[in-house]
Amino acid sequence: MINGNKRPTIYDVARHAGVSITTVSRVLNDPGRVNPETRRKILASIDALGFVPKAEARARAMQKNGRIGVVTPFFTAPSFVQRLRGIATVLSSKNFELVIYPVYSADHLQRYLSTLPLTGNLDGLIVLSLPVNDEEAERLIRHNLPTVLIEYPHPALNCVEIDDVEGGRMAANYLLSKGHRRIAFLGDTDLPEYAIHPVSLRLSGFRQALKEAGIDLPEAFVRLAPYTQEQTRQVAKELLELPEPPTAIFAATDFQALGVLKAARQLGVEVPGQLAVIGFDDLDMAEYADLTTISQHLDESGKLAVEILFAQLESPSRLPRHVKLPLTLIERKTA
Amino acid sequence: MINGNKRPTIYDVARHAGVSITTVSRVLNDPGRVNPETRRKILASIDALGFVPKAEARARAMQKNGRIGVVTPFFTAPSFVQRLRGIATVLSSKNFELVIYPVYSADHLQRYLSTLPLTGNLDGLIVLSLPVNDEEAERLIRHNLPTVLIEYPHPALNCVEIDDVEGGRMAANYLLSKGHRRIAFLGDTDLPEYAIHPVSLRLSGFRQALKEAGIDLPEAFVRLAPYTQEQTRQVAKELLELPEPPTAIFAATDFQALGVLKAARQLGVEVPGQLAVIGFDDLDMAEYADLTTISQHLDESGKLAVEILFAQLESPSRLPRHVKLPLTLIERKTA
DNA sequence: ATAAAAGGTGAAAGTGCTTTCATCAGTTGT
DNA sequence: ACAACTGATGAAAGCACTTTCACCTTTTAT
Repeated sequence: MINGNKRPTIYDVARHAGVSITTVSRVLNDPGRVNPETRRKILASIDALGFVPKAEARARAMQKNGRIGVVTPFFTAPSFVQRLRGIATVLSSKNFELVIYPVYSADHLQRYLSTLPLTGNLDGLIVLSLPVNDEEAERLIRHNLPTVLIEYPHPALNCVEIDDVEGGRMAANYLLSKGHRRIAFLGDTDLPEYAIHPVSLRLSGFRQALKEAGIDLPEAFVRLAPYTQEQTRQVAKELLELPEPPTAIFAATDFQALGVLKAARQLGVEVPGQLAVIGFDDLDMAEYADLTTISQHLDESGKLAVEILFAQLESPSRLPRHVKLPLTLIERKTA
Repeated sequence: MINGNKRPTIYDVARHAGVSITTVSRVLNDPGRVNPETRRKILASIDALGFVPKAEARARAMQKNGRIGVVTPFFTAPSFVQRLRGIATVLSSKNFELVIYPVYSADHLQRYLSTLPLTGNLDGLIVLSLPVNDEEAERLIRHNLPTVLIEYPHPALNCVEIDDVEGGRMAANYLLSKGHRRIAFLGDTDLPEYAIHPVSLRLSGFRQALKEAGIDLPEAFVRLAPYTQEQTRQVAKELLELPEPPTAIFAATDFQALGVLKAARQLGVEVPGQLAVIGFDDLDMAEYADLTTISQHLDESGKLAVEILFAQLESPSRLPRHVKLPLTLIERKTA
């Protein structure tokens, strides 16, 4: 190939065939008007250069395939991945494209939300664990972009919600039923402003349930750590080294529960003998760690979101649906 | 409405909002650079007029679609996710869309590979751990779709490779250096035909190194299990219950190494005292489990792939580049 | 032979958008 | 008080095509 560079344009074809671009264009759009002789020459050049009129290809491609966008806090946390998995499964079976928009900042989110309905070329949108305000919601609706929010409620949009408060209660009640009285909570520090914070809700349910049972939750038993294994472990260690350490810890996410388990291992604290640990999420790895936890059916919620989305695609005038997925306590070996 | 029919253009919006088209364009493409006040005004105008930028004009002006595709075996395995993470990070910083094509069967793969260059509307493609044959490669090239293969070599395409054989050797040599002589291998069963199987390569390197050291690898010490925690655990248990069990196990992936650890825990086998375990991948969770493993720099490899892709986008005539990422042994506490 | 119509082609003016570069008003540093 | 930035904006130059219009040959009709 003589020309190594770039995709050929109509100009290249024109030059190659010794005609003007006008004529080339006509061969493509109105072949009747061009001399058969010239036409053949041009067609030959088109083949030789492998010229593909771009605009056409694009329009066709954009029209033909369905595209669903997923806006997600950058999928560092395993729980996002697992939800994404549910989404991908259904989407692919329906032959829809999956476009991912990772969010790294509030700015990012804002930008996607205002821009996607316009330039995104999407048939539908799923927003994962991110806050959508009224203005943004209204814009999504006005631009007819069917949307499902996961883990964040908005009256005007479809939502798949988790009852985090209830989850906190479940954890508390379970530990209470096992006879624990000195129970601590370990959550993550506030996420950056752009994400939502279900962990606080879990804490509040947890606190409520304890209170109802007449159990005190001292401030020293409520600890937050950044969402990393190492820092969580450190904080868990501090909890366990208290003069009167808790006999049970509710970790607001499985990922952090693993940090707690690690701390216990290092300190030689026996689980569940000396310390009960319960998590939240039921990640894949919870099973590996034999972690007792509260499952929020991550894969399920992803699938469900897609299904709601498709339902709305079919009847766009449907009222927004709000679904609350049940939580399940999975009893394994750490509590 | 004053304006007759016709879809509104960026000019209409600009006029309506009392700004220049430049600023309107910026609201769509780089909202950060425009004053929030102005931005809101413009967004309001956009909504009022129902403006939708024409995708075709857009792509023409940009000389790109701003979309890159990733074909991946359905991302159930954590290692894919982690690579994807690297990819997503770079992509998003360059303002490109990430389109995911999950592959569930050989058929699927074949279909993507043949249709994406035509209708995919992509600027580039990344293929994750999937085999691409000559015919498919040729088509990708003919249609000018810059492509990077990860974990699968092809002479005509860019590749980011892992030296799995060397990885196997590293594992073997490390365990040998620790004085182990009875060393077992635990891999996953063959993946479905559509995926490639680096695990066999790891095994062969492992075997070689042992052989060179004059150590025997009895068939009973080479075990395969489906890629699930439970089944892996079962097989590991069988290994450990052998009359003369191994003193070290090389698990071909971290995920499976965790299964081994679990089996050991359940049998009361002390790690690393009675049993050394080494994995492969260095997943996030490897750190949690204190797993000694061979890191293949998953995030890195994803990033690298994107960078190679962009390099090719800039100079399309470049020869395909083949990069072999180094492996690193991460010594933690299980071996 | 001669005007009129037809056939074929190219120069150039759109098309709707992005992006570079210049401008200009405010800040900040000294 | 004055140079040196910074942030926000617009004018204008692309981008890859399509379309209009004017031009030049040929044919055909008279």
